[in-house]
Amino acid sequence: MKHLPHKTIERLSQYRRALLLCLANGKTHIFSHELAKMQHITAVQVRRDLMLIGYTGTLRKGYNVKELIDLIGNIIDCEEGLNVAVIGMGNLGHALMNYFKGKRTKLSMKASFDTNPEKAGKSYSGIPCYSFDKLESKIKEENIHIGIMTVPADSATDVAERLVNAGIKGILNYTPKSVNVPKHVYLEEYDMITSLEKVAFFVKTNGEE
Amino acid sequence: MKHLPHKTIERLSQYRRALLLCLANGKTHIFSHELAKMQHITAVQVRRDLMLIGYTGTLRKGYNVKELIDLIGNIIDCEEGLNVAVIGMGNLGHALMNYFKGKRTKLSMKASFDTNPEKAGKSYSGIPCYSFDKLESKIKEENIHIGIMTVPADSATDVAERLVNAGIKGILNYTPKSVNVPKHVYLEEYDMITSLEKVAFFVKTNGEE
DNA sequence: TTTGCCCTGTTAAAATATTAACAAAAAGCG
DNA sequence: CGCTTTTTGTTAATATTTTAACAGGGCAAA
Repeated sequence: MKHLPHKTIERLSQYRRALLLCLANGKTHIFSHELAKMQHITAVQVRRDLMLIGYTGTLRKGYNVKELIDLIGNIIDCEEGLNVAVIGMGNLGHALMNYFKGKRTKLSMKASFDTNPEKAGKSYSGIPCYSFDKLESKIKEENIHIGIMTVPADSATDVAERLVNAGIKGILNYTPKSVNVPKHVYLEEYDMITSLEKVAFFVKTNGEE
Repeated sequence: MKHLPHKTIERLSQYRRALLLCLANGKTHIFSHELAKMQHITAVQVRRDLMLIGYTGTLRKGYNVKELIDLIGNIIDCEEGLNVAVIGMGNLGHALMNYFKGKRTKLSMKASFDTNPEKAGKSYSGIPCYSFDKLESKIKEENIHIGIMTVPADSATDVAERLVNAGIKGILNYTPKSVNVPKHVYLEEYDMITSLEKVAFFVKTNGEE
């Protein structure tokens, strides 16, 4: 396997989540069209994605749920695990902390950071929150690979730079401000306002046509 | 103009945000490469997007900031405005409320909903929060077009169905559970866990190659 | 004026992503 | 057994998105 498309990676993550649900329900096998229906995609796309990762199901019974979960894990998880921190413990930071709590085994939340001295020093969802002063030192100390930015837009550029300098490997930026990182740092950005405006646009045009 | 690509719409929203900043800084004209650098894209892409919406800049001075803002507004905004509600006032719901507060003129937040009786009845960021009982009635009463779902995954299916039945036109689903809606309702889904796992994957593979 | 540079707008090509099409294999059934 | 149904795996076709290529216009400096 050489080069998985971005979109396939995203779907693999979602397949796994769906499969884990199936497993919990005692389902041992699943067909491509079942998996497809749980997402918003076609059976062909499921089969194609699985082809790309080299998994092959049994012809009449579909895919083995357990096996597939493990294989997807091999593909997208990092064997040694990766450590994550949330920078900015506003509402969004909290939300992410909660979502995250004890879900993944291969990604572990290690720290959070906030400028507010009332927050720094406390723990949220069992994860310690540090002051911004400690950003660089804790990232190195705790060997944090991925930073999730949920700070105000004003400080986005600054925080990104500090993360990069501290040796972070990946950034997930939820700030509406786009940041620049060197090539060896993977950057993913998502902007809620843009999504909302997109929905608005298509609501508008749906009504027109 | 016939059929703008999804990606172009997203970028238009971001161009506008960048342009508004420029305007606030007193900048009257901007080059495609400047606008490009603010996002993570190339100047060609900017020019192509603007070509698609039929805007044409002045040759040596670039694009007129004010004009472009207005034109983008004409494209993506709905003249009469659209009303929005947040369903589920957990941390994520709050975060969205705050982000949103007084930003857009053509999208107005009208209501929020929560099952928790302590939350229902209060106001957040100046927007009233209603109990889930009122979901259908308030959506009709306040003429709400777009619903942002920030409820727990368990109730996603149910909430989506109720929104659709109440006559909503667009849904932005932040639940990790994918929902089904009829074709006349525009659906946009975003899953934070998937994004995080995607970052993890590319951090892993960056290290490998 | 003329040369060179730096823009834009647009068409063409390349890269990505999705959808269609279909052979082949297993199972059930008459 | 042969026929039908169902489902996979894969290749081919289509659609979408990005990137490259380049003509042409205006400004500035020589």
